[in-house]
Amino acid sequence: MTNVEISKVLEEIGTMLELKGENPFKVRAYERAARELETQNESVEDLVADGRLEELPGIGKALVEKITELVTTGRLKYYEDLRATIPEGLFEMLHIPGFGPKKVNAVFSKMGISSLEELEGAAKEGRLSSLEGFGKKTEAKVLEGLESMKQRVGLRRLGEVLPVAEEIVAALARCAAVNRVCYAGSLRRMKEVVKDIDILASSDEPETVMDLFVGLPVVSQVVAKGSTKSSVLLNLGIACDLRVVPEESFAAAMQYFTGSKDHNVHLRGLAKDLGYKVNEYGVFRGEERIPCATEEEIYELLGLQYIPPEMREDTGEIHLAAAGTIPRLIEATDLVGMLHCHTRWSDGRNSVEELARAVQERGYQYLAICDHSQSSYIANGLTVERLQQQWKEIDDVNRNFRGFHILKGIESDIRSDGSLDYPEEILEQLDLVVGSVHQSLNMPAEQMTSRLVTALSNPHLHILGHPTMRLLLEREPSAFDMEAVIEAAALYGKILELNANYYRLDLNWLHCKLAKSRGVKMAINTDAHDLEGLDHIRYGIGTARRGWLTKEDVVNCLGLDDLRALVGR
DNA sequence: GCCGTTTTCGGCCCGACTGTTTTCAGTCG
Repeated sequence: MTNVEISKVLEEIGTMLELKGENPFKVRAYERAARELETQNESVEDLVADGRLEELPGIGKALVEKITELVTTGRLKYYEDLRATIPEGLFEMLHIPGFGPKKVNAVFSKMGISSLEELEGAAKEGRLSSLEGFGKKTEAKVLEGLESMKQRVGLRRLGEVLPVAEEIVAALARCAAVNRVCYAGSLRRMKEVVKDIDILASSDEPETVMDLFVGLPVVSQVVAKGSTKSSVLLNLGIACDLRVVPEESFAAAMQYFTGSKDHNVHLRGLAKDLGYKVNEYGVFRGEERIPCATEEEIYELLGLQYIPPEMREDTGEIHLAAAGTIPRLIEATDLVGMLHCHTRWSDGRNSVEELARAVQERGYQYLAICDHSQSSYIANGLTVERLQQQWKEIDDVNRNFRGFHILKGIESDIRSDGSLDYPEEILEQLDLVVGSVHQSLNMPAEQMTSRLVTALSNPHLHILGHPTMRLLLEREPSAFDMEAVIEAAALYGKILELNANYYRLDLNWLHCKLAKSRGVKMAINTDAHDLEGLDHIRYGIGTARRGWLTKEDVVNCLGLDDLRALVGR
């Protein structure tokens, strides 16, 4: 059993105890233990075998017993008994904004409501507001929350889906009957959320390929199986289609199934004017097939430059391609610096040194450590004193590196009045200041706009972090005047973040385009809290490419000296 | 639940906001 699996069980016990209205400190004990095991470098199984589990902070007698039972038998009676008393619907209710364990517990124990459907019924009939502590506003918020949850059904974040799609493609590619194979659709265009996976393969033996596909371990249910198209449901909870085409149709099919629909409509119109017909089977002049082995050849035939998939949204890319002015979009290898990462000093999982090694191994030249500032109490934000201790550690670690440098940064809270979270004499000693909003996310739009503009006008701020504060499929962006914020960034020469965490992707691709058009520079930041988080940079790159960004638009493509010059430090 | 004792029970992590109250509970970060 992996540490993460064990940790998940403890985490869930914590949630269930919370739903049952147990002592909050007991709940926290389980949550703390879950975090401890998750971030533990050593295998918990080994610790159990060696009898060293109790040495871990936050793990006492009761938890040792439970964890031991779990890793030795693979089961935990306490967990299973608890689980049996809590309907699944209660967990789902926790995802309604403003609905926490107490409210869920109240509707369950006092009204017997145990599913989202029952909750919706009660809210619509106005019965919910009769409950003590519930009013009309709560009732309306529940309905609103349920509605937005319905819209999210069947959608998954890019970062959840892409690795699975790659796994499927890799499995198919190993099959001798497969000629070419690739994922297409919105996933290939790197959309931030997708509703399904489209995979395309070419083969002379489609049945063999289909048999392999429907039998993959990631498949939970076969919806349809034929020789040209099969549809399955994945364990991930979304659909996946595989289309198998003859080799000569592969390029046209890739172009067709990558979309977007608007892009293809525009393209087909253009083709028609030139006397061609483009469809999923190929490019034709009358009945005659024009051989095209690659997408590049198709675009060339139509008098166009190749258009990268991320740009295919019919927002002007076809005109650029016709004029031969498609920009060279940013690529992962253009980035030389990693900005905005967290360490154990606040709520990250790794030490300064571990993080720096990992960043260097990934080919970067510098790293800015930007832990949370003092107001972020929950995230273990740094007091001035602890910040200065961290500087000392960074100085020490820097001595162990050649050709790589760690910058002293901070992710400073932007307080409600737009001010930063440290006195000036501290801010001016930092190499890089990222300012982010973490509290009061729902203030009126005008107030939020002036809060952000005030922050941007602060000479000590360099980068505005995750500007909209959205969490994909979870939390809507904060309301404010984005144009005004971008104008302020332009006016004060400040950098906007493109946060690459796949829950955020904030700014989004349209905002990136807007920022670029105003001459505002961007920083693509992982906001990594662990080593795996460093690899999420690819989602930021995808979003940047959707926003037509080039390496000239992105400050962490600059060498260290140029970056320092840009931020004046 | 854990922890640290002033050894066997009391404290444990804060602050803002919202909606429900009429002085506070629940949620969220």
